[in-house]
Amino acid sequence: MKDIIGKTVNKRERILMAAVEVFTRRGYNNARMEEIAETAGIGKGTLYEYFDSKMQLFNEMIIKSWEEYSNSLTADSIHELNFEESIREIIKGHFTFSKEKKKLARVLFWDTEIMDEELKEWMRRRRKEQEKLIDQMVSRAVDAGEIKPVDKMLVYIILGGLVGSIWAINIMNNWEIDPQELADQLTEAVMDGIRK
Amino acid sequence: MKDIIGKTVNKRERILMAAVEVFTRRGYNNARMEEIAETAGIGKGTLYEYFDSKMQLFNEMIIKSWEEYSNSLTADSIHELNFEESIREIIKGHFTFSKEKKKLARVLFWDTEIMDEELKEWMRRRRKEQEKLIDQMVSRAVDAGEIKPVDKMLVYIILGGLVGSIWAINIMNNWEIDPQELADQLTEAVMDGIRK
Amino acid sequence: MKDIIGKTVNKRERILMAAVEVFTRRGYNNARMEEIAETAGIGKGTLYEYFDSKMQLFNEMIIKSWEEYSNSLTADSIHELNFEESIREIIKGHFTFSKEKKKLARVLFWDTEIMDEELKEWMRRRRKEQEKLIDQMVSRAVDAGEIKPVDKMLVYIILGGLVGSIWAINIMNNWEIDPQELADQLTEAVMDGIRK
Amino acid sequence: MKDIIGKTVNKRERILMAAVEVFTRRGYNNARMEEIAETAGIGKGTLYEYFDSKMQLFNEMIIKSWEEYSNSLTADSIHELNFEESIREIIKGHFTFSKEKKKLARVLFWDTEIMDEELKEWMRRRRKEQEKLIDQMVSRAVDAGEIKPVDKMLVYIILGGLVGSIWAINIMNNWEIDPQELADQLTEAVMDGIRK
DNA sequence: TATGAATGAGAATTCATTCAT
DNA sequence: TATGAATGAATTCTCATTCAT
Repeated sequence: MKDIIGKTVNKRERILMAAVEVFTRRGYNNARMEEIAETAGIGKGTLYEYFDSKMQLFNEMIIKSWEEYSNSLTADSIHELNFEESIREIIKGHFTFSKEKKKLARVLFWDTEIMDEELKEWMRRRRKEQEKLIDQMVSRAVDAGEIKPVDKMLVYIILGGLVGSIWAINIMNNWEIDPQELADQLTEAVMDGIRK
Repeated sequence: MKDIIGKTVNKRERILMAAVEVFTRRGYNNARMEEIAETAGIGKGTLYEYFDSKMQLFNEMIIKSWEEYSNSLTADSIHELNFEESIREIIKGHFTFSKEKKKLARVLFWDTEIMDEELKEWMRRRRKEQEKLIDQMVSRAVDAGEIKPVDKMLVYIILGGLVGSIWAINIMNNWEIDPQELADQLTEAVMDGIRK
Repeated sequence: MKDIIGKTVNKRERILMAAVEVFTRRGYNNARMEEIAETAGIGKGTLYEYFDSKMQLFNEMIIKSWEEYSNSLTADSIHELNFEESIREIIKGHFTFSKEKKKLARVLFWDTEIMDEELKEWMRRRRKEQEKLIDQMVSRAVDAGEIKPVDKMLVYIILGGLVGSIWAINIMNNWEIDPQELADQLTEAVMDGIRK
Repeated sequence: MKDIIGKTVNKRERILMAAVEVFTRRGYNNARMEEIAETAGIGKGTLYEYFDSKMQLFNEMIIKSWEEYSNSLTADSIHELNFEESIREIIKGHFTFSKEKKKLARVLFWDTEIMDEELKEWMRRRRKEQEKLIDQMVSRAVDAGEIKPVDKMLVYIILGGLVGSIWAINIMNNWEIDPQELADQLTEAVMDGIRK
């Protein structure tokens, strides 16, 4: 099986791509397995050769998508950057991902309702990892005298908040804005506050 | 009809309370009308004496809840406070609401997927109002020399982000924290930044 | 209780009038008890003080209406008329009734489906009576040398047929025609045939 | 798929046959989709693979049945027959159809109440066609000097009436009679009248 | 391995009927 | 006697899943 650019794409992959498309367009409950099959260009029954159930397909779709998102953030470069630059990169990366995959971001970050326990547990672990990463960033920055000895959780809230907010505004306002510019402004505000 | 604490509660109110309970526990699609009826302690058919459809019940539940939330924020006092104090109150108010009504907050702020067009429009108007409120706050604060002449949108993103973030963390971590303390710390960070 | 022209109308009567109105407008299955109650200007529960069930109300409505119809036909005068004049009167009477109470006629003559066994039996007896009446008319006419010694059933078919046909055409075509004229033409056709 | 006599019958056809059976036994409103499915020997959901809704199934059933009926009448032979012979054929054909498919005839000719607008329109067109056919028959017969220059509508009423009457009597009396004999007698009565 | 026709559990909604007031 | 709020049985339709080919 070949896709358009000639790269071999196996059927499992094709189904997952279709799942992203349909789940994000319709939401979990309104997505029909038949539409996913059609989108993947295969028969309805074939889905069940690769995935046990709608739920399992959703889970795997989320995991795959998270990994894509995650990869876009933890570019090794981050480890070589100082705190301010790291924050700027994180904001920019998140914004770019959210912009490209608006609806996926929604499902990924907020559709926790329909996740089953297994997937929720998986998500919790991923978030813990993120938290630890930020924790290390903050510690290093405090030690390096870059920032005030601030509670790691505080930074996590602020960063996480920005991240969610950006997505929400993206969705709501269909906002056109330059990722670089936004990242710059937000980073400055976070670093220096808004008090005159 | 009396509820536990002896206050008279009419049936429409009782159904709305049950709807909050069930919709937030299960999400719109997995909520069954029968469970809402049972929760309200009434028969299935009685629901339809008070609400035309599942969708309409959901809409009214959202609107009622938003109004409760909204009232908890726009305490008149806000208008007499300076910018820093206002931010502190908003964060505290939101956090308190989110803590008490965790799941409701989720539905309220993020479950836009299942809302019908009428409700979406209603929500958009409410958010515009919020935006205008913050806009005024920022303008006054800039004029008063309290803060840098910063883009109103930036403040909206930061505040909105914090608000979302707080909720998310609340949900995920089942976090125990004092609203006042959190509000203080976040306000300080927002005002003065985190740079040493 | 008084109706418009000041005649006392008891509640039972009022309900039956409302039943005619609603059953003929909606058909048995689409008629709601509530609408009948509203039309009668009484409460829903009150219906059940006077009639045991929807079915029973329908039955009584049919019986009452049939009697009205029946009275409009068996005017004593008929017994004093000769055969040709009788036929003319029957056709005219039926046409007039059908014209005034189009939809009731439909229910009365053709909605046998929803009748329960008791009512069907009642209708069968009424039709037998009609049949007997015609039988007598034919016998007398044959004896009097007015018509050929024709099978009574044949006349019954022809007359019954005309009766149904008139109603159907009334319904379908919303036909405007003078009862007297139609009766004259049909009677002539029946009596003398259409052969040149 | 084979039916009892070994003829291949596709499932759509089987469902339509079951629909005739159940709709005519119970009437539209009392027919349950589940019973139709059981009668067709298939699962409830399968109905909806072939028909969109109960209403659509009913419509198609009516149309199919009318076409069967129609075919039984407009045998090409009719066009070669004179007026008297044509009438005889029409009466005989209708009687035979009504005898075989009593209840279907009822639904077909009289259950207009539950038809939706689309189907009603379809029926109106079919009836117009019939009317035109009779119109032509009468015109030709008048021109040929076979019958008096009688109003076409009159013949339509008489023929249509007989047709309805035959069905009604069929239903009510469970009459056993020979189609040929009945057709002969009625034709004679129509042609020559019953006056001595 | 791939398919899609067949299935039936499940959910929203309606409305005749009951019954407390 | 009159009422209408409350009820739940009954019915249509959807769609994830199965399985014969």
